[in-house]
Amino acid sequence: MLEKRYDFNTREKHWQEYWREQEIYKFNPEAKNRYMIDTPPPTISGIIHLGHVFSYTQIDVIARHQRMLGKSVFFPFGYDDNGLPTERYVQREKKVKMAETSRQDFINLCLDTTKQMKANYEEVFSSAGHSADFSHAYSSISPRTQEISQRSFIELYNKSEIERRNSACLWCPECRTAIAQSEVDTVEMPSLMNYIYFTIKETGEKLRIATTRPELLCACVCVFVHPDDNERANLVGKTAISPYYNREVPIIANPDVDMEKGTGAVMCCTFGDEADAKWQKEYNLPVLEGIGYNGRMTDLAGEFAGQKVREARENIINKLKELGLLYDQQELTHLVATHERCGTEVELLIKPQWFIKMLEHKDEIYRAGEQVKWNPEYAKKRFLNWVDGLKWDWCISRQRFFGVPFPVWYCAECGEPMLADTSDLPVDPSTTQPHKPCSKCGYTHFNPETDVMDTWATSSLTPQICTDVITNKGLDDTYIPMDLRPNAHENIRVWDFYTIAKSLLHFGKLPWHDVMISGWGLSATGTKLSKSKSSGGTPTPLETYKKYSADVTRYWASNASLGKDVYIKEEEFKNGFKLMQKIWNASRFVLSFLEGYTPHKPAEILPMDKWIIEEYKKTFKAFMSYMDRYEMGLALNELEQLFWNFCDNYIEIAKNRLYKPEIYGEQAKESAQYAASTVLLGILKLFSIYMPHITEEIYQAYYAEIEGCKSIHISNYLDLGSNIDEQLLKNGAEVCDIVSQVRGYKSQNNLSMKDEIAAISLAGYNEFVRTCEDDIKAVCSIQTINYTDGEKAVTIE
RNA sequence: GGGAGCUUAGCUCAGUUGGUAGAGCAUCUGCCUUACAAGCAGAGGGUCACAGGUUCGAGUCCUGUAGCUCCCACCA
Repeated sequence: MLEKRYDFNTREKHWQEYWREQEIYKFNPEAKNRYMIDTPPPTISGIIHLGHVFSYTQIDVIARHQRMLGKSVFFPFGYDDNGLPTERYVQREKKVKMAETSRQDFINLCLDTTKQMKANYEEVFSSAGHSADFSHAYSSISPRTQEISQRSFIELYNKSEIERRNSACLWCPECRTAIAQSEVDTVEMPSLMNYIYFTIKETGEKLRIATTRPELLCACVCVFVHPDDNERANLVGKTAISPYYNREVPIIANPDVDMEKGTGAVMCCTFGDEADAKWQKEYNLPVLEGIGYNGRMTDLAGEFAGQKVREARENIINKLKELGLLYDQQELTHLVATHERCGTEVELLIKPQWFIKMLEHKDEIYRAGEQVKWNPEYAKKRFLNWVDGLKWDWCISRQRFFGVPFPVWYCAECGEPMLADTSDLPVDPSTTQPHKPCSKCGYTHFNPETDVMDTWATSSLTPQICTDVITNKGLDDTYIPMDLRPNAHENIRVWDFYTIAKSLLHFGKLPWHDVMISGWGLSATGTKLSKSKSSGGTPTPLETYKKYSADVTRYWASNASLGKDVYIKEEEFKNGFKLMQKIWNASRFVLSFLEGYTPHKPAEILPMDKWIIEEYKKTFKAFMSYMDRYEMGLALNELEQLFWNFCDNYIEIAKNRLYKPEIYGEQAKESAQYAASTVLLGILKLFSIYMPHITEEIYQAYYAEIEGCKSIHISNYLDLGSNIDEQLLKNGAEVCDIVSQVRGYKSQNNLSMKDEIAAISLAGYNEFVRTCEDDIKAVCSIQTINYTDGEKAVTIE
């Protein structure tokens, strides 16, 4: 019934088309038993690599599992195609600079580019046999998404959860935009601690100060000393004169100062670090902007104006040395905050920005994090740890072009913000004007907010964005909490965090019950794969589909412990390939004895047939319990164990009865047909969530018609009950052990497995073994078996 | 400095409530056996990082130590 060879290249394509045509994975919103997945929308910023296939396959395995449990699975697909990663990709690929392009041209270029790339993304995922609904793929830049995102903004603004503040924010000079805490990476870098002299104006004494950022001397606004500092407390109230710039700044007492650090006196610049930002507020210090938005020194820096920060630092160090104002230097490495997208050192700059209040909701978010069921469980601790360390409200404005615009104008007269009517959404304030006059001063001319929103301000609404396909209600909580949010570990503090936060702010409930954290697929040497750079030697997904098949690629991806990174090693693919061949051969063999056979429970089932069915039940139970924890790799291991047991022990035993009913009887054959076809069906169904193509191929060759089902993937698992007969398992294992000992004897004596053995004697075995005498004799080519009492032993005579 | 994870066979890793160590790969030996030589059968190989503790019994629970990895804080 099955061909000798399985031609996966053409057959995988065939089934993918079949599933599409037959709408096998169609979600039914009316279904009583639903399973809702909040699929991560991949960022459109390069080429999909095996790392993506790794984590998305794990999601697909869960979706398929839920479907096999009889649920209607909502498995949407989306593209995160707005925001910085996309802009950076377009700038790089199209060789344009955003700053030198008109807003509209740049947006159009982004839209065109992402459109082309989405086709590639869909091809890679659907060729892997992903059961997501690509026909309803959402996009984070689509008008509908913009509408939802803008509505979210307006609602939260009206609830006073959003405000615009002119305060220090994290700034990337390379991307020239504000960024959020979650977008910051810390990187170890070498640096210099510079010990320099300030002068006390009143006494002419020198005051020693240590700094790693001497270029910010031009923005120094005060010097702090600790109030309990015996040596320096007397300086409080006096005036310090900064070196080189000779700016006079007050000396202020500040209990935050650590007397052990540096020299014990701190210069406060606006802003060298977060402490400076905090102190500027607390002591109401002036703000001196030493660094511009482009990352270059401002006029305040005098002769260093226009230089990049690092350049200026070097130059002023030389200048201070020249003037004898620098008395010591010390090399050190410290961790520097950088922008995760470009690696540029982050600055703190002041600019009006929009913030969503996070700090005052820390407790609620923390509690929500405790309620979510994280898999693996330790992901929860990472989440809570992040919430604990939260220091910034969520800055959601970006000084960029390609994103969701703020639905906001400012009165040209008084500056009062004016929000769009929700009935007008989505709006682009750059091209439209409000319908009403300013509520404060009555003026009717407005300036648009030209910033766009942080892409996470929109992505944090994916539970609403993706369910909108069903509800058409936009920002709505009908299906919230959803069942599952799957994503990789780097997103715990980002996407998971923001989604939980927004769901609480809007609806006061969790966005989903469960989170599943996957690891990363890393190159063979352990480096992270990149969308923008090719990782030398690492095959692409389309290459592994072609060489090993999509099923084998999926096998590699799903054969991992949850949350753990794995390396891309060719060996793993070879193992999967062997498994695929084995499934094919074993099925081909079993099916060859089922021609014309209609499954029915025979009057009598032989002992070893009962045994393999019991083995199946045991594995099924263990499999389900692993899947409950999303441990698909461990579930797969259990399944593989059963499958090899089925092949090596059961089929070897059953094949004699199948081949030779004239010797062993028709009943014995029927019993084997029943057990073999049943267990194989059960096994195929379990494998189907990992290897959807080959299992479909085999299912369609025999079982589909019998079960009256269009596809194995909507056929439900074969549940034969959960009461396990342990004694039966033990008895069957004993028979296998006897067979194994006889095989061992033949191996050690250089005999072929088919060589006959005249007689063996079995000592100390129970009645069960006798009932399997025919099977044992046949599989080992034994003529006579003698039974004796005494200690358990197998003796070849 | 705070949090988390890891350390088990030569390699990659399983080991769910504590009961004499498992798989795959690699190595070695044998076998064309009417599904499969991209196969089959068998063998060797581990004081479960270290030190204590609880227990009749610890890879598993507790404490501590060391090494590796990740996240956070540390820019005076």
